[in-house]
Amino acid sequence: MNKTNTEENIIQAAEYEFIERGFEGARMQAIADKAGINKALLHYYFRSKQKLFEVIFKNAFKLFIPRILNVFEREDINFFEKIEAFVENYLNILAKHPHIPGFIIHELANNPSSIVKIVQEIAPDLSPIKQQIEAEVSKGTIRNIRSEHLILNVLSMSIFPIVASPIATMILFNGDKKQYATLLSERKNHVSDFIIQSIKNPNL
Amino acid sequence: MNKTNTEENIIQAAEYEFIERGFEGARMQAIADKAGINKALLHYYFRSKQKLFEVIFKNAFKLFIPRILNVFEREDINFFEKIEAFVENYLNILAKHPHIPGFIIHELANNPSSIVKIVQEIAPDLSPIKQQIEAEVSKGTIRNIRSEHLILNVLSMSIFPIVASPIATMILFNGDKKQYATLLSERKNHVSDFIIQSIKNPNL
DNA sequence: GTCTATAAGGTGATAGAC
DNA sequence: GTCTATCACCTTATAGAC
Repeated sequence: MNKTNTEENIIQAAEYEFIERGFEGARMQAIADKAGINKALLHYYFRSKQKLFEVIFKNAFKLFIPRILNVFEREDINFFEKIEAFVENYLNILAKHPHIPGFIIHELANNPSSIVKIVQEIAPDLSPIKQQIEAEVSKGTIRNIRSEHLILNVLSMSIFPIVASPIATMILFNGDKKQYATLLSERKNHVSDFIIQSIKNPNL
Repeated sequence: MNKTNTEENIIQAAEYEFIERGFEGARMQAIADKAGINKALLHYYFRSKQKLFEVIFKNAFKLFIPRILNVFEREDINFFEKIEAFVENYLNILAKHPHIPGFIIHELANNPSSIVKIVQEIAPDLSPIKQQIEAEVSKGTIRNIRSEHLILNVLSMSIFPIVASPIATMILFNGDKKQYATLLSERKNHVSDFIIQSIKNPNL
């Protein structure tokens, strides 16, 4: 097998293992097995568990941080439509990678400097969005709200139900996963509706 | 030292270690050190890492699941006031134990049956609250909304900013923890305002 | 590039003395 | 109840042959 193929196999296997079990829970042996190779080759390619982990984390973080800015730079739709587009798009991404947010959050919980560095490199600049929110407040299309709260509310309602799906499923539906899946699919419309209802200027 | 004291020391040390590092990351040696004893005594008291973990998890989960029902059973305040009271109370609890939600979520991610059992035992019954929301919709005090979405929205906006505080701090404030702490304190009022603005019937 | 074999150090857990 | 000493196993990582 050529280099590129093996490397790709390792990355896919490591992605699964790290995201599913976290850095501490992941086993190099398990990654090697899943990639169809042995541990020695793993170290030949990535030298250490830590190095391999950082590659995976970086990939995952890129997915977690969506190209939010893109949607908000469009000029053909208004602010409310931007929110709708963002939420629907983001929930679709999260539905495809439901374990990534929890992975990122958990690995970042103790702020290991190795990872913080990665985050700082990739983290997007939200100031254009902040300015846009403030502009809408000034225009009067939305009521007075601090931009950081609005951003946090959107992200909370989008991400949390996926991160906490095991508990939420148990508490809301006594463990019925099908019902919870239905609820999640409804949220593509619900979340943006809920937000817009809250922020729109009632006098318009 | 008498039994009760040592046991309490162990539990406190284990709480810190497990909640900070998770089951996989926690070390029995570290717990023993923190409790001022040795590993052997740890096993004398709790027989295994797993057993000790389950004690800690149970304690933590009891805190994570607040006595929501209490607030919603009060008859001296209206529905909106109940939401305000709940959010403020819950955010205060979370502020005192900021690492617990992430701990619960992470440990539950792979649904180990040992823990799922604990959750099922303690999990509260939300049906009274669901009914109350539906009643408010019928009365017309709030617009039509599925109760599960409303509950999820409240919990999301309360818990997520704390669970994801490391990333949120970096993205929103370039890592300035003080600014983020201020934002969090504002949320005791903001979250309930945001929700009430969204659900209140505009025709009243 | 890929393998087998093995090193080096940690980890949960127990035996047995006090 | 509490300790020291130790076991048995597992984990990451490397050496060296092919």
